[in-house]
Amino acid sequence: MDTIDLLAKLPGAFTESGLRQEMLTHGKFITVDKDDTIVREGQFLDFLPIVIKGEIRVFQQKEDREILLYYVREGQTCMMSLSAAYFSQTSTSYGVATKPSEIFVFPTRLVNDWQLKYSSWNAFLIQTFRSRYDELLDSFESVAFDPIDKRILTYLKNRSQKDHSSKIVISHQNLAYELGTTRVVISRILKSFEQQGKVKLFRGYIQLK
Amino acid sequence: MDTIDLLAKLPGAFTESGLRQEMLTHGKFITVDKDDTIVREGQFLDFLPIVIKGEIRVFQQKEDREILLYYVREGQTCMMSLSAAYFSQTSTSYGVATKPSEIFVFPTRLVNDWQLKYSSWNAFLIQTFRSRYDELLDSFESVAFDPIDKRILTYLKNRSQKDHSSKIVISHQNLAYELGTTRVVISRILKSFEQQGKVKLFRGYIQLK
DNA sequence: CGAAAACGGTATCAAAAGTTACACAACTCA
DNA sequence: TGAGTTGTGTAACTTTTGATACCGTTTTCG
Repeated sequence: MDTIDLLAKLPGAFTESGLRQEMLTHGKFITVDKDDTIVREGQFLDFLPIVIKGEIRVFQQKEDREILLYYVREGQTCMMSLSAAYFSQTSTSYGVATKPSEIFVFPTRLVNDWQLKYSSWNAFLIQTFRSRYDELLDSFESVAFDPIDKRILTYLKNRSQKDHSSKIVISHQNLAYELGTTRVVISRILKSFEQQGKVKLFRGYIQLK
Repeated sequence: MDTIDLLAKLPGAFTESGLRQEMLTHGKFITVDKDDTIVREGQFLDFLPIVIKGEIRVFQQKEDREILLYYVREGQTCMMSLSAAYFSQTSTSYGVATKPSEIFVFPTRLVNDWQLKYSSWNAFLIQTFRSRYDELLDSFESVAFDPIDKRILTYLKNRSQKDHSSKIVISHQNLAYELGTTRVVISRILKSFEQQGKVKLFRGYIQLK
């Protein structure tokens, strides 16, 4: 891939051409396979990733369970990596590709340089932090105040909207992981949704109606 | 209060003297009473606050309920104000003083200037965002995975530690609000804690043992 | 092909948490 | 002082959710 192609792929938020130029100069373009681990807990971060294509699932691993933090999608960077790198700390979370992905990585020392040179970089950072916070706040409210059936429906609708498809490809088990509950509960509620005509169930996916 | 006193009160994180000097030059020092509203939803932010003394409770108001986001304490700034101001958006949350407080405010346009001039300012921002995120993540995990009795105990212990006192001044009703449940549930569990000898209950406060 | 793994349906039971209702004590303030 | 407000205790009940167990089907992969 040549420079022109790559430039075209960088998020539009980077309005300053000097910044885009520096990214190209100092950055490295890598590709990863589905299920590849990009970052693991305890790892020292000497690079900052921006996802060009694909998706990275960022989560924490506790004793028995897994906490999903967010997905890093096209044009986004990983907030956890960013702050860990900024303070020279090791990562407290994992990042795993959910599909074959293309990632742009560059040395973290540049973060500080760019903050002092490019407003659009700062805007990107603040935007990143704020929108992750808002996302988490949504999840928090949902977990704290909504009954599970509503949470499931909300999840399905969100996925449907995001994927531009009423076919949501996920197993009951994985849906249970996403929502922090168990498979049996999910199956039970989905079944009742089906009886109410809200969805149609298939092996491996759910059709939203 | 003269310049020297004020300087001494600024958070140590601002290592650059130029920054401290600018803060003093452009900032304004205000005092508020308990229960004064500093920021309300829909308000356009033209200033950024840093709390010097006291505490601001930041929350969102939904139809029926209230969501506590965080408390802004000494040396801290309000993440929500910061990002709202940065993008010239109105506030989505409220900020109310929980006690008489002293706040340092300065024009938000400076945020952008300082980002481009002072590393310690950038570090302060990233630290602010990251620690609020971590806090919220803790709450999320707690709500998602811990039974209420454990959450109550955790709350009491945290408060006790923070206030340097085993006497936690809060009504059962307000504790219920904090934890997103109802008064009856709180009373029930506290009573069982008392029978287990973990606490002693009084009107208006709880003694942790 | 055949075994193992992944997927989903369903029943039963148990536990956790919310709901409603009522009583009384303590505090506050006109 | 006395009426209204706030704070707390407690019983009885319902609802929601989780836990366990067992089943059959589909898919995967050596």
